[in-house]
Amino acid sequence: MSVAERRELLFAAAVRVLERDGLAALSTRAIVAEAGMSLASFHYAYETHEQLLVEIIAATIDGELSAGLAGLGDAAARTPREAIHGALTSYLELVRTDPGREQGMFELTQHALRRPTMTALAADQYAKYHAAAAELLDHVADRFEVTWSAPTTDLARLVIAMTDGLTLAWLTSRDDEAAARLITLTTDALLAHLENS
Amino acid sequence: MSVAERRELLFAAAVRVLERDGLAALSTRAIVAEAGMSLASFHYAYETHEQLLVEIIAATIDGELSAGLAGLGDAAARTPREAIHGALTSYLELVRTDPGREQGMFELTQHALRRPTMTALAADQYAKYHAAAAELLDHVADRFEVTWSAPTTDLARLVIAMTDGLTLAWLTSRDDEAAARLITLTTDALLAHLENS
DNA sequence: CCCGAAGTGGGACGAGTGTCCCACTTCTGC
DNA sequence: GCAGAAGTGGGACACTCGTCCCACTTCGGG
Repeated sequence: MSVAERRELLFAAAVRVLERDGLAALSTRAIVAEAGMSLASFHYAYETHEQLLVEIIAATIDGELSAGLAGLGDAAARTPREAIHGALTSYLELVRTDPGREQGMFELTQHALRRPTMTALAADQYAKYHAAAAELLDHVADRFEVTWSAPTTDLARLVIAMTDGLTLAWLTSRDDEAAARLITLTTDALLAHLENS
Repeated sequence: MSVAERRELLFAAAVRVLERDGLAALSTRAIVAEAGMSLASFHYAYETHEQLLVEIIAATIDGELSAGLAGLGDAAARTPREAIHGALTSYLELVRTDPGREQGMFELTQHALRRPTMTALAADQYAKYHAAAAELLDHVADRFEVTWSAPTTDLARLVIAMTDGLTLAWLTSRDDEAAARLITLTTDALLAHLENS
């Protein structure tokens, strides 16, 4: 088994443990147990436990939220309202499907914010979130031939703040209806800054 | 020294450690070191380490966000916009003043969400947040003789989601100007649901 | 064939964790 | 004044943690 393959297996196992049991339970031993390896094999693939954490943070930035938001957002939408409402709803569905995933993201962010060596990672993470959201907004404007009356970089921050708040609200209450109403309110807030061009 | 007094000292010490070093560093030894006590004294006052955590979560619900939001919100505001914008700004100021506090709240919430015995606490925490925000909104409506065109319980969830998102955004970027613009966008979103009565 | 390098596993080390026990001091009530 | 309770501190227990070392197997090239 090559080192690269071993890293991949450990990485996948670590993500599973993180989503299932949380960051506090993401010990080296838990990871190798999940991957079915011996303890020493870990340090053969990764120099350090923290190195794996860094890699997880950096990697999950790319696929995670951008896929969740942009994925179903533009499929069959006929109006900007449908597009935005659909994107937020599909994101909520992603949270509902496996809450541990988003919870793990939060834990990773909190963890990174506490260690000086990793705070830059958290900043990068959110910068990419904002970029992905801005891209989605620009895409909506292009598709429906409308323009945003506020900078999309600012509106993107609003979107990310709302998805974070929405996630936290749902995780703590598990109230689907309230989350749906929150999505509608958020859609209203965004559409208020949309004008025909 | 009475047991009650000792509990109070340990409680205060634990909060300081939590805000300064994070939940991961909030060990029994760190707490008693901060309080200048011996290790055994802890278990004389608290039966268990987790019991202290529960108490911290339950207690910080009351004073924390309600004070931050309602505190300066209605002081010298002459319009609903000023009231809401001022309340959100004063909340951001609270986050900026000591970020560790809000970060600790997030960590406690995440922690509580992961253990089945404490998830109810997290739910309570956010229920009270929502209640406090709804109260603030009702207060604004009363004071300026206006009415909200959406249920304040729903709008309250929007407020809490936005404060959470705002906090996370500022913690990860430390961008004061972007946070200010985010507050303005949030204020717009709320005022859109305000009508003269 | 066989030697050396790469890969792999078990075990151990030192540090840190929550909890507990047992001496010791301090103070109250009779 | 003194017995007994309450309060207090040091040390130890059992455990988990990340990391590392050292035998052991596996395998490819001379």
